[in-house]
Amino acid sequence: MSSQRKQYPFSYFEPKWQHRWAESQTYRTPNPGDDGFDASKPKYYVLDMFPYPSGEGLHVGHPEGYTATDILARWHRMRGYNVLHPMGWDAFGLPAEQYAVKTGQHPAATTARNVARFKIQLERIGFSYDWSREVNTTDPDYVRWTQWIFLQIYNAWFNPETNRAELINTYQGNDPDSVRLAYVAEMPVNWCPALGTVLANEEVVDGKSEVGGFPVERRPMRQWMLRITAFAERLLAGLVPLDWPESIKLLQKNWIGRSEGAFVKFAVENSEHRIPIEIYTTRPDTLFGATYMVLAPEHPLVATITTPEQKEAVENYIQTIASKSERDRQDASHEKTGVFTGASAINPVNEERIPIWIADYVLTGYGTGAIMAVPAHDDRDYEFAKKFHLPIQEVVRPIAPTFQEQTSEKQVAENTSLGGITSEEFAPGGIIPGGTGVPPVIHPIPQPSPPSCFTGEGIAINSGLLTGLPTADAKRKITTWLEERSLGRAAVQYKLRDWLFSRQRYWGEPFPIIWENGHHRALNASELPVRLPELDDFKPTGTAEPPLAKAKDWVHYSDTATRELNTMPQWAGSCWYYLRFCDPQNSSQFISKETAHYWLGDGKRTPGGVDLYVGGTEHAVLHLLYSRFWHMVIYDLGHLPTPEPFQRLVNQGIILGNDGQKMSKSRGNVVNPDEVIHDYGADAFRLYEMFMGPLEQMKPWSMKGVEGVYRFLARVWRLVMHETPDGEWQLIEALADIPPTPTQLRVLHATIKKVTADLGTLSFNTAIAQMMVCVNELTAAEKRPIAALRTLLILLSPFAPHIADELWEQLGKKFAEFEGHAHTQTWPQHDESLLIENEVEIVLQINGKVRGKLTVSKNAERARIEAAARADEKFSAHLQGKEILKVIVVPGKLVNFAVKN
RNA sequence: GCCGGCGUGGCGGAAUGGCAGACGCAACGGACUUAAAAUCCGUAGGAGCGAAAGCUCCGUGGGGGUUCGACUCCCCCCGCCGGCACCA
Repeated sequence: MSSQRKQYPFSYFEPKWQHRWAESQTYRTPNPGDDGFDASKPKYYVLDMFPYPSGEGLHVGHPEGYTATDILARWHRMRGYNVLHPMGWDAFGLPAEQYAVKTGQHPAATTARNVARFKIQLERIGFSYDWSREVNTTDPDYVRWTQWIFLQIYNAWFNPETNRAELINTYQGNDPDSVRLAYVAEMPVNWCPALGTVLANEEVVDGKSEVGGFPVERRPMRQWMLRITAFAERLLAGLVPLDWPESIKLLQKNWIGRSEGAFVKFAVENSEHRIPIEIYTTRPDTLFGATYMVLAPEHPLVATITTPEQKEAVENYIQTIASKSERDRQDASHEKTGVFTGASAINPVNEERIPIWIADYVLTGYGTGAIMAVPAHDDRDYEFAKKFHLPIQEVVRPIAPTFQEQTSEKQVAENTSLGGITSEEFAPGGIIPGGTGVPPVIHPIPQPSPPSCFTGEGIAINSGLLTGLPTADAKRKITTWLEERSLGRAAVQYKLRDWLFSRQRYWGEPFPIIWENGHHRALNASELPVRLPELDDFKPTGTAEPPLAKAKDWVHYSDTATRELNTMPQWAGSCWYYLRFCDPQNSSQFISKETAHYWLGDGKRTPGGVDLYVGGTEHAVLHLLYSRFWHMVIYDLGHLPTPEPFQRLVNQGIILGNDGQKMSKSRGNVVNPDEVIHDYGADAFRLYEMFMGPLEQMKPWSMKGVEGVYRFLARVWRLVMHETPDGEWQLIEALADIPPTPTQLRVLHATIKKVTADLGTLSFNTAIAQMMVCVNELTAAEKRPIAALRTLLILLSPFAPHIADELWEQLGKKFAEFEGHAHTQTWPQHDESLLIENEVEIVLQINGKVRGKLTVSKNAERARIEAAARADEKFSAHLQGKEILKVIVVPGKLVNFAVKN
């Protein structure tokens, strides 16, 4: 292809326009108060997820979302909006540091090189970014504010009474460090010996490091944590009014993992004294079915309660668990393991003695690290009970028999035998009524194993005071009962954990924190930014000491104080970059009140500040959740006008290789944008990215497809230009300042209508298809009405801005209608009256099958349409001898005769 | 295992419950050309009948249902992709 003659001179005019746009600062967006700012226009903030500038350069996946947002940015400018459309670099990160370890090259140097390359690549695509707002997370002027925001978090606490972050000095307790939103804790972390660093949970995949695939082990370490869990409820509730895909909201919701239940105290029966063990359950209604208890192996009371006889077995078990990798432990498919501690607990609702086990299926980090086991109504407990022959006590019956139970005699029989309880036992009798002291029926081992356990909701049975109550009522009643006796209380739990915020790395933001006499202390804002020290060796220390420990002078803050050695994770910089874009050069604030208020809005109409945020699903949970959390804290502290960062979110789909496989170097199916642009031009590249299919869908790349849209653009070019024998491009003779034909007008206005509507729904592929229809129509015409071409070029301009501006300029040489540029024109509006056809073709159906067609006047009435259908000879032949049951007439569409066969 | 998403020609994909396959790719036929490429015009879901105009049947992963009418709505099943993975 590259050797082939070009169908239109894109390699001449695309760079030409890119230079012109850059020189005239066409896409610079003034802020409120700046010269050229028009306060009367509405604002539109359209944002891309900024890239990590890797050494690989751009691949065709990046520009997919970028092209979509660029089209929308350009479209909104043409519709009279002030558009904020910036780009920057998420430039801290592990790859640059690993490269530095290998080559000794400073990460700042490689990062700068990669950024330069990425920028050139983006510029070649003709994106309309306001480059005067470019930010780089590694820039000290940016780091200053990342550190400043960290200090806001550090100097804040979550006040449960106001349900918001407040300054730490409003805290009345005597140990403020215990409630700060940034705190230090000894945490079991993912220590990766090969990388010499800890990793966040999300950086560990299948027990190995996401980067490099090295083994990861658990090890306790002193870490900075951010108290994101305090905001769990608001992070959950805040999702509701956001215009995000429901699937993404669900992912976040599940990640936060809210559950309602109760804490319940069980007393341990011990020769010495009674120690209460607190458990968490979401099903307090099944308390009467608790036949044993399980503690996590790491539970602090394990050593205390274990009997001398069981000591050895318990210790061996704990040893085995400790030596297991996190991966093996987390693997839910492995068989349940555990040992008996020898101790027993008393079930508070029925005074029943139940054994206490330890098992690794109970996790330390959730709830209280201890559970009551109800094998009849919990899959895990059921599996465990079967394996260790523990009793199973049914306490909930399904309300309605299932379909299978209704139809299968066998199932009914089996169900009745479940727990050996018949329907008569619903009435008090064999079961403990509340407080009567009658012992519960716990079946001895061995017993016939129930066929399965029932985890749904139903009616309580065998449950004393709860018997006969539906699950929801039973939960309420037993919780009240427990609360009255101080045996338990209602509680809400979340799966969400606090955010492990420190990394033992070089290439990240240093903490603005020093240590003095064993206490941490914040630096003053005036001391920011804390810059990274120079190092000539970036290798991990090999111990848990971060690389910054090597910079002895830097570490020494004063004779009594040393600097924090950890750095922040990569998420830190990307948590707030969308804010800095509003006011990137502000040296006294991270964002001014005025710019924040303008670009983010007042938070009243919509909670989110950014109007549209486009990026990959891989950030569905962490980046978006962390950003929301930071935003919330800064908002609470009064620095931001909106409670949420991103109002509308769209995920672009992954672009696969030609072979339908994920693009990767090893498969050799990676497409380089530079080559595509060299061969077909930036406009064709942009157009193909959008024409492939729906933005959100995964789809394979096809060079043939690129050629298709390239040919389309060449057809547009030839609507206006032709090549002379000596290779010059000239305006064609057929251009004429004449009114378009009615058909042309109809197609043109249908195109205005469809392109406009499709841009609103981000259906770029169908918008382009409609423009193709329009071009096909105009190509067929002998005379080319310039009014039609004018509109077409305006519509095309957001998609293919170079060719639109070039043809506009060419036409402007001859026709006065082409003033200025295509991209500065006002977006056209369609005229609905031009779309209406006087004659419409309607379909004649029999029982829904097409049996004929008929052309009628557009406003023909039902009766006339039906009569016309009956009068149609060919069609009515099909009706011969049939009994007509019903006639459906949809005016302008069809007539359907329902007949009896 | 649980939760989401998706299954439409040879391919990418279109279709407020109303003519399935818009638009593009690949293919085929024609025009232009010494020839090819490019371009332009045209054909085209599959099977069958017909000399032809045309006609019939089958078709949106599979099976049922609702409806005059289902790619579209409901139920069950299968396959692929993504997320979570013992969260009590």
